[in-house]
Amino acid sequence: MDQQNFADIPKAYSPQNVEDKWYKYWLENNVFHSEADDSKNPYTIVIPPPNITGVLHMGHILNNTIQDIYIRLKRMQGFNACWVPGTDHASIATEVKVINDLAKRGIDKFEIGREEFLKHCYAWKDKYGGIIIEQLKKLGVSCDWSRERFTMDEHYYSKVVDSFVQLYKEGKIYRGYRMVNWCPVSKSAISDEEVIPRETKGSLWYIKYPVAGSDEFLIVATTRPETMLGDTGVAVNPEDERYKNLIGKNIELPLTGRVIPIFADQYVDKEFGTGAVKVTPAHDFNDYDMAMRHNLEFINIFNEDATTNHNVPEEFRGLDRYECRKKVVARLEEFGLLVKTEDYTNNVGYSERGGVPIEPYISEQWFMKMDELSKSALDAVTEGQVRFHPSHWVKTYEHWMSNIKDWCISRQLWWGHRIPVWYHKDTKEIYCNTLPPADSENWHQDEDVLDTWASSWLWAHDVFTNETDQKYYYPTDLLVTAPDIIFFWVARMIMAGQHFMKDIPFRDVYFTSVIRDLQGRKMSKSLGNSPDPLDVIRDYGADAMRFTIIYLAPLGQDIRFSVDKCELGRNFANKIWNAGRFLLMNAQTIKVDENKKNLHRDVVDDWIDSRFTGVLNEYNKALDRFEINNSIKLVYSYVWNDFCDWYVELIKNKLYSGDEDVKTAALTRALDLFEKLLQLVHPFMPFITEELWHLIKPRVDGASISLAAFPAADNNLVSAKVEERMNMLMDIITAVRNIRGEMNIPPSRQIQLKLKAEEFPEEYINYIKKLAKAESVEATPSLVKPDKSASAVIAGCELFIPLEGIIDLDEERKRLQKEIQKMEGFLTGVEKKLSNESFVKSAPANIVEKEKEKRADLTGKLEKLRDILSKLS
RNA sequence: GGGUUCUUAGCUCAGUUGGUUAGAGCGUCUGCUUGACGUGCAGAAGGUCAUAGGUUCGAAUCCUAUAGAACCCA
Repeated sequence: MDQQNFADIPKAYSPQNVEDKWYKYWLENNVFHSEADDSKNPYTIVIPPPNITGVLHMGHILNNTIQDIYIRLKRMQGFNACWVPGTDHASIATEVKVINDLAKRGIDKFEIGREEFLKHCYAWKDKYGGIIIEQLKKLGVSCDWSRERFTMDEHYYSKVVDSFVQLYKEGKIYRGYRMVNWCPVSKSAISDEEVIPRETKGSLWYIKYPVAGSDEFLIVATTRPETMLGDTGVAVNPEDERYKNLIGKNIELPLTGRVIPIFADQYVDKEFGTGAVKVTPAHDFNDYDMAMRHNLEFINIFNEDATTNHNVPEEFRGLDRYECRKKVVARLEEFGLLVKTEDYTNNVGYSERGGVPIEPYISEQWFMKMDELSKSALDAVTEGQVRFHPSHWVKTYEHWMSNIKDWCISRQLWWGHRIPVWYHKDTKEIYCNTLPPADSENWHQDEDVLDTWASSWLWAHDVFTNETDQKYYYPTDLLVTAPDIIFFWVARMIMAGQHFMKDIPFRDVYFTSVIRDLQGRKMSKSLGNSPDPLDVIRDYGADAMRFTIIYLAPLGQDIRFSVDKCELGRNFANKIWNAGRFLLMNAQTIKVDENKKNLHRDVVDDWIDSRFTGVLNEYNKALDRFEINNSIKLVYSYVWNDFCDWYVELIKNKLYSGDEDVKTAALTRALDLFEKLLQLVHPFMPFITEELWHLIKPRVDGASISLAAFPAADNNLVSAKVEERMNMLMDIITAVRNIRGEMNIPPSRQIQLKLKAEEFPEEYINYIKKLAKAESVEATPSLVKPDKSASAVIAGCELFIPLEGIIDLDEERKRLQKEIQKMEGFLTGVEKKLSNESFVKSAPANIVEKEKEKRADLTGKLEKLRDILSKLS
């Protein structure tokens, strides 16, 4: 861009064109590309692959911004930074979408068959699967797009199959009849983690069960009366006196004509309902366990879609479970067997995908043994090979890993990795291998596919498709993910990494905040309280949104977000923009010359360098500790307060001086520092920093701030003494401004400033004149207090502003008294501490020393203030 | 029921191993077309750090209990 025209650019920063321009530039110049290179250290992140059914939401923004911050930072710090992007096939979610899509066109999955259906799935993926990737690019993420992967890529698919075969051969995968969480919508088993408990209002029905061979009744309470059609027993607590005499007797089960036993089991809660529980072994997890203990019959009363099957009396067949419930209740009422109905609220497990209550259902499934796999994965985290941030997630992880159950990995779906198992048509023999049996006509392959997580658990290593890359980039460095998939994915990736790669998949795991709305509700599609990030980017710019969300997201805390908070980021971008604009406008008339940059240095230059070094050190430390919002806050306040409010204002004196060397040196230094600031901001706000970086000096083709060497901290520049001296200057200026404000002295009115100070550097005078709007500054050690003046006392000096004709002496008295009161309050606190013997005795010497200094300082100031007050006239 | 986390200014939040006068942004009030920025500048007001105990010379910070909120697992 033509630097000469810079001043013509609107004074407000507008991100829209800038952002698209630079993203294109980065791609064209391969800035994000990484290749294995043994001469450099790798820094690797694999993206948590978003679902191909997904659209970008605020959670993605936070998550991917954090990954981008680290990748960009490490890239700048000279690492071979590699961020592997990709997407997840999301078995159930996608299949549901495709089925719905086909249903609209009157097409049924089973009519068209597996192959045809999968064609539709791939077509759907081609059409929609890339949307979220394109959206991510708007955010500015610096992924190596040449490495984009998909969990159903040929290579990845074969790796998933290999892993199954290996585990099967190792005896870690087995097949069995078990009760699983069944989703009647997707007609598939789902994992425990895909069941979402939801508080649901329902009823508790009290039903009379006639005791066989008597006219007695046993009353049972149930939330699911329709399941009585599958009851094969009634249980009571063995300690329950009310029912002791009934144990061993039978029930004539209404509506079915079945006779079922009454038995005792510790599981039964005497206090709940009537203390008698109907037992439906095939449709309840607890009943299943009891039935196993007492050898009860298992009667499955539902079809795969949770309609009633042939095992129930004819009049109830073919009904949806809720229809069936109504009919059962009606019949019971008719027969006088319904005692009462109570309102009842309990937790009902809903299918995350199907959105309906799951049905406990007995079916034949594939399971993975978890005992051995989980053991070493638990150790990896508790022993600190894998570090969690924030660390408190370790306890959650530990708890889950210590109570882990075998993992049901089969899903009755077609979209996904088909289980590599064949059954012999005659002998029923099982064949498990990566390739079908040679005489394939005699076998049929298992119809089911694997749980999506049983593919994505290989993500951290199998996104690398050749051995060189895998060796170079694995283990990866950082995983950034939401805490709700700590079990689904993080734990399982650790297991997979250890088992298949003999090494952990990542060293650090950062768990992101949950983003809530202003009322504290989690952002969700169903609530409609989640802003569309693309709208936010359009209105505020990606930089502003990235900045804001990071600024608001402390490690381990949820964040309350609303779109208008992005003003924070927008304002900061505008501030940086205008700081740059100011320097560049000056560069049109002032020569920039690196050879002259050390001429005419003074305390201001030493101070800003000292502060910069301190900030840089803290910034690095914060990022090392994953205190990301601390790092951005440091930069924010340095840029806004130190650099803009003080440094830039102070150097104006030099920029407007008559000496060309003074001007050149000041501007050159300022631009150098500004460039470093841009680098510190760049990981957070990549676009505006790239734009300004190119504007402040000519760059070679293909150059990028992303590739420029990151500033190193020169600790020789840190000086407490310099900062102290500078504080005196700033305190004087602030004190004058304060008096101006309080005494209502208009800014247009120049003042004379008189200072009483032992030591006063000459170089301060022009700065004070400029920033405090003083036409004269006079400083002597023996100054006599001038009449009719406002005054203030700061460390090292007393200052007076003669205000003949303006000053209201009563006002000034009040002002001084207020100040004295404040000081007295502090002094009382300090003296209380120092007069406490045990404090002086037990506190560390440096702390006591500090308090003594404070006392001396306060006493001195008070003395002066009182003196000034007494002589006020 | 078990676990994890939280409660600091009107609002949203910082406050790292206990040791300044508890900070920031927004909002509020006062003033300002100061030769980068009103998406700005200067100044000010505003907090018994949820409550009650305890440990300590010293607690927003550590411990216990209570109240309230969120999430996870049953």
